[in-house]
Amino acid sequence: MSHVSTAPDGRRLLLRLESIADLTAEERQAVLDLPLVVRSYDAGSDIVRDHDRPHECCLLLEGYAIRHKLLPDGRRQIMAFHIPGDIPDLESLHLHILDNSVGALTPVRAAFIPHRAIREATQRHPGLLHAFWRQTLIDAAVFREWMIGMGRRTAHERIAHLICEMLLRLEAVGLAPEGTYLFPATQNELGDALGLSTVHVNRVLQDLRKQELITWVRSVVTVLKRDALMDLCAFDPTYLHQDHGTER
Amino acid sequence: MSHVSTAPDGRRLLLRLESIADLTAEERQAVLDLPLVVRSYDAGSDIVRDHDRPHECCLLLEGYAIRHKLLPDGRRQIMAFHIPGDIPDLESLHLHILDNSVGALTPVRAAFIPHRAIREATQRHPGLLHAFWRQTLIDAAVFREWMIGMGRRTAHERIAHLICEMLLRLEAVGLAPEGTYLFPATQNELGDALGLSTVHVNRVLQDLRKQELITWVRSVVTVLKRDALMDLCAFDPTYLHQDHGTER
DNA sequence: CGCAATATTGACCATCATCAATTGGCGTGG
DNA sequence: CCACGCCAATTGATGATGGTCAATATTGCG
Repeated sequence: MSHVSTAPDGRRLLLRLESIADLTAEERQAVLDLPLVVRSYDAGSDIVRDHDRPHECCLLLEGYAIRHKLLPDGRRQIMAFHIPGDIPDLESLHLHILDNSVGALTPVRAAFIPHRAIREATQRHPGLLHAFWRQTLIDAAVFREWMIGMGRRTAHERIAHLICEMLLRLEAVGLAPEGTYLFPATQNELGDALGLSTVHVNRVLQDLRKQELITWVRSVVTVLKRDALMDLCAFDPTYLHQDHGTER
Repeated sequence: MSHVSTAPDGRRLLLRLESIADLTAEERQAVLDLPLVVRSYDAGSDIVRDHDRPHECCLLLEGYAIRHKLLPDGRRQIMAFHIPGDIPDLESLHLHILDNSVGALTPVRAAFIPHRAIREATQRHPGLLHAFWRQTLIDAAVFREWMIGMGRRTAHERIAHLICEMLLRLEAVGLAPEGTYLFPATQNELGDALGLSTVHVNRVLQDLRKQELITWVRSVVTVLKRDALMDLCAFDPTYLHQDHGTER
């Protein structure tokens, strides 16, 4: 069921890029002119797969996606949770073989943009290039932060850190009013993302609830004590590079 | 003791970029024309620090460097081992605040290239831009692979995987003849890179030696049974993206 | 109402961390 | 040349974090 995108879909990417870099009027127009083909996916299905050689990038419009990889024996590592506005396979623009899969965590609507169109737009508009490149660098910074978590943080710290990260990322796109947001991941998926077992995720979550730091009911997370939660995991938001305006 | 670079230093970057992307004659010349300022560092010293706002990038000429980050309580995560030809802070080109430090693992000679010079060269030469961007994407792919290790691989697999990775990366620049290469990391540093304690690294290493898979004497690693070692950790080199020529 | 997926609990256990010595290699000053 | 000192490697003993297995609730949903 692919079809050409309607107006609001086209703005999703623009909003994201403007949160990353300042764009000129022509650059904004060039983003809106990018050709989009929209497709829908069921929860649990793969959008692109490890070792694919895609010729387009996938812009998440609605729903959440995961970047993940399976080991030959079935162990799984989830490497990122992607939210609307993300482009989980942006690197395919310059890395021709994918080294991970992207799957739909929930039902997903995604817009596909041909590599060629992005290349042409970025060649004509250096500001766009800057924004796209910067996005891939921010993704990499998040990977590094997750490495710290899995290598050196306790289970409590890891889970708290992820909750803080999702809070800030979703707030940045207006999807976390009053410290509440949707996080449709099962405890099993959380474990695969954090390097923990499902059982242990469950116990830590109960503990965070008992401490009244958070509430997590059926995919709805509420951060009750923001400062205490951030203290618990020594959260430093620098790595999200959310303040492109002031950080120079 | 900084000084302007001599001829062979200038070629180091060219070699790396040519291993990443095909360059035209003008692009090659543009790389050689980049202004370099060379500085030397003692082992253990920091080259750039977390939260710095650098205006230049650091090209490793000689020696090994680590990308690392300290938690407030002293725990450390090493996020990458960098070898000659690497640019450990390339992302500073578009991310203005560093979110990790880069330290000299051994005595290091490094060449600094002003951001402005790189920006001008990449604006004039799209092929160069492609190569630099691609390099940052390959770095990110390595981060993802390390995440898999720390999240889902056993200590044996993690160590074996790192040994394989360094082997392939160093072979690519001619620094690992006959399966032998220099890896001047202490067991403590290996632990901080892999999310393990020093003691446990020691024990696993002894075990790999007992199995006659490797030899590791005073920073000199020799891979004795390459296939067996790769089997042990299900090593798949795709993520290193070393074959830019054939992979299209 | 009943299946299927998730969450939760309990019991037990393994990997790996921690702590504390001890050993070995190697550079330095006498 | 040798003793000292330092750093890294190694070993042993003990323990904790978090994994595994299996059973039992819950909840969503058709």
